[in-house]
Amino acid sequence: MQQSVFQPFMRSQSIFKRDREVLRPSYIPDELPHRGEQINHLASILVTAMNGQRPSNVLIFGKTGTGKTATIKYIGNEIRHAQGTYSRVDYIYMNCEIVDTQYGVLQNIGNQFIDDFNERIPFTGWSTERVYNILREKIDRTDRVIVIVLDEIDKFVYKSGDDALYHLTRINDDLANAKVSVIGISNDLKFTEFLDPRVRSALGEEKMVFPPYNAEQLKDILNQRAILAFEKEILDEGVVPLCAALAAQEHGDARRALDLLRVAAEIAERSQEVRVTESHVNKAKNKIELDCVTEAMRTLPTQSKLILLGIFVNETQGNAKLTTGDVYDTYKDLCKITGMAVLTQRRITDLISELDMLGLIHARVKSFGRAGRTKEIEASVPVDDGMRVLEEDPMLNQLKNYKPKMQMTLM
DNA sequence: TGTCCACTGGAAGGGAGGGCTT
DNA sequence: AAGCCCTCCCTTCCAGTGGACA
Repeated sequence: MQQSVFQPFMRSQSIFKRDREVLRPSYIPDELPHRGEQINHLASILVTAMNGQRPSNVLIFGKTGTGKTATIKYIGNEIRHAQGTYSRVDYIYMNCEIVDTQYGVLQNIGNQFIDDFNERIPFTGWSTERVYNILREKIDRTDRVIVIVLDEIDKFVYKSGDDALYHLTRINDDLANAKVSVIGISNDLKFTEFLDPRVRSALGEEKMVFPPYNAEQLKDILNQRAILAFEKEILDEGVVPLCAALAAQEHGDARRALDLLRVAAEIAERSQEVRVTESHVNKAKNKIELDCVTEAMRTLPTQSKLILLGIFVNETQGNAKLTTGDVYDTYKDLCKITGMAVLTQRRITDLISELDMLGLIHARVKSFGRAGRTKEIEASVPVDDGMRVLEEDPMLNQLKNYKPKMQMTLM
C-alpha cells in the first residue's frame, strides 16, 4: 500500500501532551495568574446581578494581551456555573470588531434571546429603530438581569458612532421587568472622548484599567500553560524566559507570549526534534511577524493591492520617497494595464491611509513649501517579499515585469 | 508678510447590493 | 412589484494647511 503523505510527519511521541489549544490565547484556564485583583473587583460589581439588581456599567481599559477578554470570559463562566443557585442572569459576550455596525450590534444581541415568540431579527432590512424595539421587548420578556459585554468597543465607536450605545445605556428606562448593564472593553483610553457626554457618563459608572504583564508574570502564565501542553523535559530551560522577555518588550502582551511558545513548539515538532530550544523561539518570532504581514497583504482588496504594488515597483526602481501624486500616477498606469476602474485621488488617499494603518507602508504628511503639501510614502515591509505575495493574485500576475515611468521625486 | 502649491481630510450624497414589508 | 431600510464603496466639493519663496 502506498504510504500516506502524512506518514513522515506522524510520530509516536508528540511534543504536545494533548490538546495544543491550551496554548491559544482563547483558552480560558481554571485560574488566571496575576488577575485576581481584577476578577475580584469585577465580581464585587456583578454580584448585584446575582441578587436581581442592575450592576453598574463598567468600562475596562488595557492594551492587547493584558487579560481583559480572558478575565471577562472567566467571569462569564463563573456566572454560568453559579446559575444553579441564581438563575436570573444572562451574560452576553460580543466582539465589536466582528460585528461593527449599529444595526449589527443590536441585531446580534436581540438574536441571543430565543423565546416562545421565536422571532429572529434579519441581518439587514429593518430600520434600526425597529430592531431596537424588538430587542427591548425580547429583553423585557426575560425578566432577568442581562449583562452585555462589548469587546473592542473602541473600534465600534470609531467606525459607527455611539447611537447603539446610547440606546443600550438608556434601555433600562424603557424596561418594566428586565435590567441591562453594559461592560465595554477597549484598547484605547481616549475613545470616550468621541462619545456623547450622556453615553460617556452612563457607560463609565465604573472604570478599570488592566496593567501590562511584566516578564515575571508572563513567565508564570507560560509555565502554567506549559504544564498542561507539554510532556516533561520538552522545553529547554531558556525557552519560557525568552518568550516572556520578547513579549514583555511588546507592552507585556500575553497573547504574543503564548503565540511564541506555541509556534516555537510547532517548528520544533515539524523538524522532528524532541526538544524546544531558544533558537526555535527566535524562528517563531520571525515567522509570526512575516505571517502577519503576508496575511494582511493577501486579504487586501484589489485596488489596495494595486496601490501597494505601485509603491513597491517604484522602490525597486530607486524612487524611495513617493508623494501621493506619484503613487496615484503609477496606480492609474497599473489600472490601465489590468483593465481595472480608476478610482479618484480622494479615494486613493483614504486607501493609502488604510495601508499605513495596517503597517504595510509608512506615510506622513510633509510640506514641500512652494512645491505643496502632501504625504511622503515608503514601504515598511521588505519589497521583494511583498511583491512575491502580491504576484500570487492572478489579477496582478501580469504586472510582474512592469516598470514605472520615470518620476520627478521630490526631495 | 503674503502668496502659492499640492495636497489633506471632512461632509454630503449617490448608487449598488442585500434584505424586509406590504 | 414597489417601497422601504442599512451598509459599503465611492465621488464631488471644498476649506484648510505647512512651509519655501518672493
